[in-house]
This record gives sequence, structure tokens and C-alpha cells, in this order.
Amino acid sequence: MLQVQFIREHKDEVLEGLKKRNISNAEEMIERVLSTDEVRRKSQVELDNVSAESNKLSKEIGLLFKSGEVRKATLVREKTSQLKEQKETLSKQKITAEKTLQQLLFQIPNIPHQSVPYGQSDEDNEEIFRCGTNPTLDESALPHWELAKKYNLISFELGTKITGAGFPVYTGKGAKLQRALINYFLDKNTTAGYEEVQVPHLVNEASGIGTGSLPDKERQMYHIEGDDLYLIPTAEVPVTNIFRGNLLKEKDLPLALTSYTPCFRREAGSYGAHVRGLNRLHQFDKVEIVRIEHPNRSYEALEEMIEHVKKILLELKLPFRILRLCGGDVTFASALTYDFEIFSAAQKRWLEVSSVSNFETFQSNRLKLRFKNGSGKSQLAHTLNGSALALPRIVAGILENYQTTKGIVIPEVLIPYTGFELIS
RNA sequence: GGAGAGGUGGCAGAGUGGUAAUGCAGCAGCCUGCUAAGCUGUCAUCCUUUUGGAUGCCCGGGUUCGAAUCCCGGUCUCUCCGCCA
Repeated sequence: MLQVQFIREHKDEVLEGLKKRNISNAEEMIERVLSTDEVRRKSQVELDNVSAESNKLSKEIGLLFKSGEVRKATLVREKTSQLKEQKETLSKQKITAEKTLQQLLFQIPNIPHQSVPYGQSDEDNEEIFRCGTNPTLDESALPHWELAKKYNLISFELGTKITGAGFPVYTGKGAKLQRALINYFLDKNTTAGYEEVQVPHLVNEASGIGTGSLPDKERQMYHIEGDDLYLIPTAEVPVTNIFRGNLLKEKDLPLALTSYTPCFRREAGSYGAHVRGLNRLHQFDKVEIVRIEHPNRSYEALEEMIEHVKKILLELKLPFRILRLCGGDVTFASALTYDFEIFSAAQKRWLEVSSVSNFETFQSNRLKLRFKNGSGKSQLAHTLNGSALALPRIVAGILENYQTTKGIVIPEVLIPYTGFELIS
């Protein structure tokens, strides 16, 4: 959430940012924010004045009673009833304005970083890096869902039976490969300085709001009605919320955490051929990295995260590219996002396996996540996160790209984790 | 699930109707010949921004001229009992 003060003082910058996101009614939105803010401030001033007056009288009454001047005290007391009424109306006015403002602010996305390119959709994303050669498979090459069936690695049917579409069951070496990847990712992340944490997979409303998953994207999260909890769509939500409401010391920064969790997404309305197999699921596993940074070096941190994810994909020897998301594609809360896509050779398409973002103060403002800076003032920290990495599409990529006539070859770095070299 | 106790600033910790003590840490300044001590201010948020004012004691209501303090509802934590992986 942007700070009103920021919008007030950087109106043009905000408008430019919203334009980059192709928000057509940006001017109208901002005008409404500013006018509501004005109402809010005005009613606050009025309320403050009336309250000051009534406080003064209250004090007087107290003193009069103390000195035994009961009659005088009663007289003054009569005066206060009018003020009380005024106070009530003004306070209602103020609260209404505050609530309206809050709702308006909830609807305004983060301002994209200056390096974010203009664009409408994912087609306008800017490729900034490409690595590895796409393997050329022969005619008999199979997509991963066929391979999964052939080698008994994943059963989509079983998942459908137990739960529904999009909830696969991993079996035998498929399950083992999955676990190997999780351990491998966690090891890479902890070696790079991220502290491993295990967090709840259900979160409350406040946590959802804190990271920006609520209130706008309720449709993406599964909601547990009876207890009013949400299944996490990503570890980002519980992990970042560890620090909700914290006032950190400057020397505590940066904080770096990693966590493995399953992720639950409703993905309402997305069906069809390109969501086959592991391409898009309602439940999947992911290892996430999260950082809390000093604003001065959050973009440096973002670069470090990019390099880190890059290194992992290079080790796995999967062909990949990095995209800088354009204004039309960058997510609501993010200022700058880089997507990593691997090339899935049998499907002949790119699959997103990681998304690394800097949210600047957008989340920390909601979270009230601050630190005491050098001059003793509290200041909002920057939050960042990224996948390192999402499992299913990595599995898809390995199955497809590493398929041979003998079977599926396990990438070398994973062999210590799987305990086998070949799936046949 | 039942019973009891409790939730106060970054932290510690007073305050049981008269408007948030005190200590530690932090920040700024002053002073002082020794990595220290002392003094002053600052030290939650918002508005005005110059003096100032308002709000804020887990959340939401209520009583009162006035609520951290009293009443009602909720929530979380701790202790005990019960149940249990």
C-alpha cells in the first residue's frame, strides 16, 4: 500500500507509474484519494479543536470538584454536552473518511520501478538473459505427463479421485525426486545465507492483508470458513508476516529466510491445454527466499537474489531465460519483478519457475515493518522475495529435457539427493 | 473443551476514575583529557508544522464532564484440569 503522504507529494510520479500499469482511470483514482485525504485532514483538525476545548472543560470540572465548588462545576458540566455531540459527529466524519481512504489505497498498486518497461501483457516482457541450448529431441519425445505415466512417477488420476483436478499424487521415484529437489534447494539457500524456517500453511486475515494477498485477490486463496483462515498461496505470506509490526534495529538488517511449503491456489477460470500435467496446479511445492532490507540496498539485494537463482538453474543444466516484467504484467504489490523461465523441450514452451520481486515499502507499510535508522527515526524497511525454486515445472523440465531412450537421466547435482541416476 | 490469571512505548516495568511514573537501549546537543560518567532535550501515531493540539495503554462497544483504570462482547498469551498426535 502506498502512503498517502507519498501520493500527496509525488502525484506526478504516481500517475506516471499507474499509467505504466495501463490503469485507465488513474487520474480519477488519485483525485479521489487526494480529496478524501483532504476531508480526512480537515475533519481531524476540527475534531482536534473541539476535543481540546472539551478536555479543557473537563480539567476545569475536576479542579472545581476538588476545591468543593460543586455549583460552578455543575454549570460547566452543562456546557460540555453540546461539545460532546459535536465531537461525535466529527469523529464519525473522520472515521468515514479514514475508511474510505483506506479502501481507495487498497486498490492502488505499487509504483513500478523506473527500469520496468512499458507494455500490455506478458508478450511485452523484456528478455534480459538467456542461457543454455534448447535440446532437440526426436519425434518420439514425450511431454512430461506422458513420461510421468510411463515411469509411474505421478498420478493425476489418483489426485482427482482423492481431491480433484490439480492435486497430483507423486509416487515412487517421482516422490523421491520431489523430495530430492526440496532438499537440494534448501541446501543451496541456507549455504547462501538464508535461514531455514518452517511456517504455518494456514494464515489469518491480517497476514493476508500484510503481504497484499488480501483483500483484492481473495479469489486466488482457499478460505477456511469455519475458522476464517486462508491456505497460503506461497510461503511469502507466512514468512514475511513473521516480521509484521516489528521495529527492528538497523544492524539487524538484512534478514534473509528460506522456507519450503506447499502452495495452494484456486486458479479459478484457468483451464485448457496449456494447464496440462504439472503446468498449473491447485497444490504444489515451492521453496521460497525472503529478504528484509535497508531501502538503500534493496536493489542490490534483488540482484543477489537473481544471481542466486541463476546459479541453481545453471547447476541443474536447464536452459532458461530471465524476463523483466513489463508494466502490464508486474504483480500488484511489486515494484520490479524478474521471472525465470525454463525451456520445456517436449512441449516446446517456456515455463515460469521463479519470480523474484522487490516490493520496496508496499508490503512493509501494510505490515508496519520498520527499523530505527541512523538518526533514531523509525523508517519502513523494504521486503523482497523470490522462488528458489518452484517444484512442478522444474520436474516437468527435468523429465522432458533429460529423457533418453534408456530413461530419464537425473541431473548430476541431484544424484546425491535422489540416490539414483536414472529413472527407467 | 472447563477453570483461573493476564495483555501498558524498542525492551523492562509502575499506575485501580482527574488525563501514561521510572529504568535501560536509541538519537541530538552540552560538558568532561582516558572505549566511561554526567546533564539537557528527543524518543508511539496523526494534524498543524512556529508556539501547539489531538489520538494512543490487545480489539470493538458502553457508562462518565472526564476511562489505561469501571461495565459488556471479542481476541490472544500463560497456568491448572480434561482430551490427544
